[in-house]
Amino acid sequence: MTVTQSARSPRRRAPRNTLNPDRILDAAVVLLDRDGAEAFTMRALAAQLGVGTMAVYSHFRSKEEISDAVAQRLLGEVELPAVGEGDAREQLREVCRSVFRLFADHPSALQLLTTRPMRGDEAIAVIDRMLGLLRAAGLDRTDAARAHVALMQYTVGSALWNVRRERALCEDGLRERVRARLADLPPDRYPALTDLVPELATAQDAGMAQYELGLDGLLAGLIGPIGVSGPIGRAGLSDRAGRSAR
Amino acid sequence: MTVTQSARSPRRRAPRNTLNPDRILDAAVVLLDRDGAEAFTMRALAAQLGVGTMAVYSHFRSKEEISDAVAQRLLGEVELPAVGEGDAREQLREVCRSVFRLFADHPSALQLLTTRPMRGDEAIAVIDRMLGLLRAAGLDRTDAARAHVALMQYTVGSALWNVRRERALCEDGLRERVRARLADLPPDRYPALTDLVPELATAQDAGMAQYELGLDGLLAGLIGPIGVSGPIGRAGLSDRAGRSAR
DNA sequence: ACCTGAACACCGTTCAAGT
DNA sequence: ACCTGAACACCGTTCAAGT
Repeated sequence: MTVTQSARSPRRRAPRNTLNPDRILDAAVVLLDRDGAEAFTMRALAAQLGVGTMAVYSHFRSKEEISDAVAQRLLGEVELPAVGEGDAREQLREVCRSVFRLFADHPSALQLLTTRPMRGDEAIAVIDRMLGLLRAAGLDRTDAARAHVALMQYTVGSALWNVRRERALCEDGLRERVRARLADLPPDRYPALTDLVPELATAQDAGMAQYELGLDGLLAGLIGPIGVSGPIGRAGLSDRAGRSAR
Repeated sequence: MTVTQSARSPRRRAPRNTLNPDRILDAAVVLLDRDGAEAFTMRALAAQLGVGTMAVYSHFRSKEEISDAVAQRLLGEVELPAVGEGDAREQLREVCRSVFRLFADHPSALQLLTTRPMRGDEAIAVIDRMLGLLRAAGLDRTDAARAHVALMQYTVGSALWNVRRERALCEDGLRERVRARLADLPPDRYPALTDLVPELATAQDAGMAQYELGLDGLLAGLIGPIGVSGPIGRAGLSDRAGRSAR
């Protein structure tokens, strides 16, 4: 008599059609959010689904294809404000904050979105909205494109910074070791840094508030100071166009 | 008679002391710059050095330790301008550009530097210089710390964006596929994007020029418009402090 | 002390086979 | 059509052994 199911693997053969792309993506998001990108393994994914490792390959051709699908789903969750609600600048801030929030809620999205360029209709919708708002704020075609790229770069960088910092700090006593290291720095060699250690820590821990601070700075520099809108008040891109081109 | 050295592995036993930490780091940088982070493998590193895989472990405890050492070495290459040469704003731009250039020259540094928080004296020196320049530009302690974090976040994000894009585009005909995809977009659904496709491509390909554009915008927003320096002309952080705190 | 190969526990993926 | 385990070519690292 053969042992068909050993005591070490209590899972029986899964019935047909237990798996589908949506269920797989659900499990992938859970795995990524809970355990991080490095724990996102085909074997772990299958185990999470209560299924043999190779079952997933009936629905996706490769791990990369799953990653792309996860990224698209997460991008679809970015909330776009209703059209024509509030002024362009405020709506722009809202879209940027939504993108930042996406990364804060799903740290793995950053890895997925930065590894490959944005694909899929969801990304397209976000980009189109941002460009439209920049045009509405008074920027010409060239300046709008440049401002959009700058805003996306800052948003990605800020989110990445926060995620990495959070991940690193929840390691064993790293926070305390960094504190000790900074406290021991010679003030004569590093006068500015030693003077600003607590302020730096506060800024680094501010998360969304710090993001908004840089965002407001960037918007002020790119489309002009607050309260001044339209082409007249622009102290932004075009003033320095010649300088950058040179 | 035993075959001590098969034809398939022509490498003979390496003489003692052929290896040292510096030679290992040299090889690691070559490997990372030429073939990318995913090709940075202990086995590939050893092969590059003409040595058995485990020989490297006599000089570094783990792959992670090598990564940290590489990051420190690369950070040491960031050129800091001589003290008191030009005004604070211009020096600040120079430091930021140096950091950006480091990432452009050594794409793998981004992975290494973003994975773990900056360690080592080289990073400390860069941070101290930036903070000092922000103080010299007239920012108070809190604003200087916030501005520094915003600048670093933008710099990392911009560099990452460029590196990812470059890596992705050198894939098989991806550039052409993206172009086709954008050309086929319905203008009534995505009016702003379809109108700005060429401008977006130009901005994305601008590299350092695009970085400087956002950098100037950010600096203008954080420490005030060009030509206005000192506390009087500040249209920067403090004006919106109350707004962000709320 | 420094370098070696074999081996271990992983990984993504191919393949032939079950139902 | 959908799910399975065995197997392959990788990976970082441990270990006992050579010199």
